[in-house]
Amino acid sequence: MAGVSKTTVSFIINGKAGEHQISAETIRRVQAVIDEHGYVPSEFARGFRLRQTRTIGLVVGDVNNRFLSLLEKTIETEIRNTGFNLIIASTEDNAELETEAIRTMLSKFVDALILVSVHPDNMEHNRLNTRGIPIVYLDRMVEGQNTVCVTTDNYAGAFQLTEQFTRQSLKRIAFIGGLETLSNSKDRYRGYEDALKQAGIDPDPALVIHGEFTVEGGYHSAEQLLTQKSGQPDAILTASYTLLEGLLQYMHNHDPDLLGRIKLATFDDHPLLDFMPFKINAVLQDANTLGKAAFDCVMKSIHGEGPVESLVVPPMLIIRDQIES
Amino acid sequence: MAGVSKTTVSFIINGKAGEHQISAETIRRVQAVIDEHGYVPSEFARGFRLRQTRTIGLVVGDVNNRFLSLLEKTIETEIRNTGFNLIIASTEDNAELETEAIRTMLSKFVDALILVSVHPDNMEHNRLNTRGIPIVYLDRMVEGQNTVCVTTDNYAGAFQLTEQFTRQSLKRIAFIGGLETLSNSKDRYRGYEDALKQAGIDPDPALVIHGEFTVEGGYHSAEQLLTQKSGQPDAILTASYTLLEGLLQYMHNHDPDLLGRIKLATFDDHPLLDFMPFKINAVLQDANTLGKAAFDCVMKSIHGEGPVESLVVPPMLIIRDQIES
DNA sequence: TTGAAAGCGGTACCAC
DNA sequence: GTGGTACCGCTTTCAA
Repeated sequence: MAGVSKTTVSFIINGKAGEHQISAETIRRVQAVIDEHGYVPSEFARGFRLRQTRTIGLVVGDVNNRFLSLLEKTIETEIRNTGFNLIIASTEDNAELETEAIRTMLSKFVDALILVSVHPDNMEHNRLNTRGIPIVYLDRMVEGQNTVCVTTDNYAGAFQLTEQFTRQSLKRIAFIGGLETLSNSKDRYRGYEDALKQAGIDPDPALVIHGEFTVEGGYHSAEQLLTQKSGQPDAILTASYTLLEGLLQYMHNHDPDLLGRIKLATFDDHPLLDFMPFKINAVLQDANTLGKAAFDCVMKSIHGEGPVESLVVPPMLIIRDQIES
Repeated sequence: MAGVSKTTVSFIINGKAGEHQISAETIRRVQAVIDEHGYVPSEFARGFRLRQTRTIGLVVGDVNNRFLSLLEKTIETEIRNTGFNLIIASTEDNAELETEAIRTMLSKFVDALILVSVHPDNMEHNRLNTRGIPIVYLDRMVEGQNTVCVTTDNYAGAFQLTEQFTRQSLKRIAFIGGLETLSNSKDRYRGYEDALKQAGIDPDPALVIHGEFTVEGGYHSAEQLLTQKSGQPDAILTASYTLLEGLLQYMHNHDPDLLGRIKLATFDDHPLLDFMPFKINAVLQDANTLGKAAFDCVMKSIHGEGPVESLVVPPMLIIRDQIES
């Protein structure tokens, strides 16, 4: 560019012409050349120099899980509105896949990481060379110094759901949970357990099954639960919508009569539950609030606007099955 | 690194030590230093130099749409298995958001783009400076020279679904479609129309409503359709699961009696439909095949292994509502 | 067999 | 106000 330095051009492009008192004439000339060639600065080279990419990594078990996809959507929208982008990876709740996903994201210089992690603590993540990149844990609590976690109040949700059963004087209340090591699964189990105790019911280990947080997991757990000797439950609480779907499928395939007989309740809601012939209570996790909070934590961390605090979001109970009084 | 050049190190890291006949001793020394410092090459700097990021961009209307999230999952898994990453953006089927999303992805040097586009042709995309980056169109056909499209046979799916209605001698069969400009919506309408004609039924414009491919779109279309003077339909075909959900919600809120009376059928399936008190036929789009095909096209294009061909995948009819014979 | 040096496209510091 | 220049971390060509 005749007679104009790279620096000057750079100032103009970055809108810093004013600060550096660059002449209107120069600006005009530079602008003309820019327009003529349709020049767009390389976000990539810029990021390389500045070691930031305006990209956030989201690592999640399964994007087909409706709740997680709701989270993804919220986060993606927020992120996009601030000029960032989202890069995602599924882990199938597998520790190795998770580590692998985080590693490649780090190598691509994401500016921050949002993790729905399979780990109970952050030891594994500390081991990775995160270059000080902020990590926000979503949906599941992760132990460790200064970890930032955004989660639903899982204990309360499970407690309320179970309470609905006990108020109906149901006794044999079963629980189908996710992986036992995960904080959300654990907390939901505790809520269930305490609600039973409060109603004077002794938790029966035979009525509690843990497995993967997937439809298949629910199917297998249902099989285990419903084919055992000790008899069938009056009610079943599933710790996620995916588990419920698996349970329903199992009943549908093997013993459709059960569908009306055993009362059901679940974590996570689904619009179609409104139309089912049997009424299923649910606890709605506020994906919008959770996603936004995780996003806020990320932004605060990136811009060093501390303190960044963990957040527990209350769930919302959706009653479809009224208690007869 | 004492007495060893950057070049040599680079050769060793990239496994090209053999090609360059580097001494075992040197390799050992370099390796030792690498191990000691836990050095990991910067994928970012590498990409900068090579102008490729091993990242693919997916631009999609709404990741909460179950079918689209199924596609996303398949693509993400395939991509990850080949060492690539996925960066995603939602567009709400809005042309400006789509252009914006593509633009920022291009500026971040994605290696290829998979688009579920709102545009009927590729004019807008040609206008963008794509630097020769391959684009694969998914779910919706996009006109233009040498465009590569991976879609379901939408015409056939809608035809089959409508045929199920006409075989039951239903006459007033309504259609709730997506945006009229989109190829999939158009093709589904044509399938519906032709099935009616084949049965000797004159398509009634009053029974056809187009709107956004969303739950809200379905709700509004349902309102329009069901409150008009000319009387109610015997059956309704919705062009997507989201539209069906909106329709169900509307009926639920305003006229629950209709739920059993009007026969329903829909594009896209959902597991919970198995449990509904009213039987809904559906056409299942093979997200797995579609996603994999799109991925294959992308990889072929990136590696210049032509020819890359468009693909139309047959849908699968799921009959829940048997025809009485 | 190994090393030096240029360059990808920006940013930022410093001198004029 | 404007221009020169080093540098981010890697690849690649060429020279030694």
